Amino acid sequence: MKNKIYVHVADDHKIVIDGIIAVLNTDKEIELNGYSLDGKDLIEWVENPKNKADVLVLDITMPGLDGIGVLKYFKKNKIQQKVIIVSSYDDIKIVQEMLKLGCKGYITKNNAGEYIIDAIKTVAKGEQYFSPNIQKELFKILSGQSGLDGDLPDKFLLESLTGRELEVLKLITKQHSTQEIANMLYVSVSTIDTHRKKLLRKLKVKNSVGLAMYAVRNKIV
Amino acid sequence: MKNKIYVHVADDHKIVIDGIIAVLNTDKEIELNGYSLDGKDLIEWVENPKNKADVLVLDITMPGLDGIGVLKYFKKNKIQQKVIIVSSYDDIKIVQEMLKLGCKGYITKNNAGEYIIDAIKTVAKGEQYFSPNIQKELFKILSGQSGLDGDLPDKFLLESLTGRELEVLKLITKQHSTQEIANMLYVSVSTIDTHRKKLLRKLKVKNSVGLAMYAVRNKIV
DNA sequence: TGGTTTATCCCTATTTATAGGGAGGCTTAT
DNA sequence: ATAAGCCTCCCTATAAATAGGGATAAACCA
Repeated sequence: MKNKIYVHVADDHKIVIDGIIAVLNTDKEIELNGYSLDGKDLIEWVENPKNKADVLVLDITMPGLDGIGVLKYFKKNKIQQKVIIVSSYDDIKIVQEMLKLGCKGYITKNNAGEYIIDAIKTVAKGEQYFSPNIQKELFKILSGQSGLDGDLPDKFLLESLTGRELEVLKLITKQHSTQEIANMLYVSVSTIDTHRKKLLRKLKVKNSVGLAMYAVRNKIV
Repeated sequence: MKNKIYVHVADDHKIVIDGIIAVLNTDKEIELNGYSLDGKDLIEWVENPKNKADVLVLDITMPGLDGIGVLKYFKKNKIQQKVIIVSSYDDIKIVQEMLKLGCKGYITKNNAGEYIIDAIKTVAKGEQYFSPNIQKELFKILSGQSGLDGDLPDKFLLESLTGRELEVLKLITKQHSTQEIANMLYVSVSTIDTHRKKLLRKLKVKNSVGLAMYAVRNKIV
């Protein structure tokens, strides 16, 4: 009999956690050991010696401390954790960024249910795991077949966005004003203004409508 | 401070009710006021003067008395209830049938979580609501792009976009400003302003980003 | 260590967008 | 003929976005 694999999940959308729980319950080898609704809670949970997880499943976008922040915190404090990112972003540059920050797996939310069990078991063994769509993109880059010739996706033409910029971009597509976003992220309006300006320049679009179109066409939202 | 919106849900699958509860709990304006597992229970609940719901959320398929039967019962007994149908059917003919029977909103189960809160709030205000995929189908019928013929309900309140509005919407998604669009169409800025205002109201979005998102998600662009 | 990036914040200034309202001319349908 | 819908234009206001600029602390990388 194999040992149980203990998993802890963090996502700000409870409904997503519910979904993950439902899927994980179908596998008797995997045991869910609680969940967190944001990065701060997660870190508190991890640092409590009473808690134990073999694998952490993390969303990128969370209020306050997000998945990126969590990975950076782990790196900075040299905390060894096997982290799988479950995100709605399928931008390969984001995947690369997450890999740099030390995550061991990456699956997209649109097919998370299909692969999450595989991902957890694979990462628990100390290997890396990527959902097939991500694997495909990574392979293209590794083998230099990214097809940089003409009608490529915008993402290859543009400077990569920082985590914060992506976060802001996503909120813009949800029709939030600069003021609202500032309140949500607990920063000043000036800061969001700056992020917006950088987004307009990096993505070479004219206004917020252009940002939204970029985001939806690159499946960031 | 706004008043609470009281909601009662009827669906024979408890798991679906659980999901709806989970989503509705994320909104503090909406208060779930119990649930029923079939049409008969629902009608008993509604006819009990102690109970009060501003909006009823109904499945079509239920054992015994189904959603259709419930709507027919309401119509026959002249019971005024704001009903939103949440169904796995995305057949437009069924939607039309439900409209004739007096339902105020229709969303499909595959994306219910995304739109149910909007739907409830909109219907509570006395307006109609349809999830975008349904809207799209209804829009096709309205603009004569469908094989259906004269089978429409007498009062069809879903507002469709006029030709001019559609034209302006497309230009907005191309990142043109109001001034630019006015120049392109040889009309005054005021006119485009008016079109934009009507678009925002009809599509129930907050700003031009919302217009762009609507357009791209409904494949208008 | 020094250079770079990131995220944060501020300044000034102009342009655009949003939100009400009303109103006239025109076509279409009842 | 009357009503309804559409397109057009205007008014008053406020809110938001855009476009430059600069600046600092912290983290990261070479």
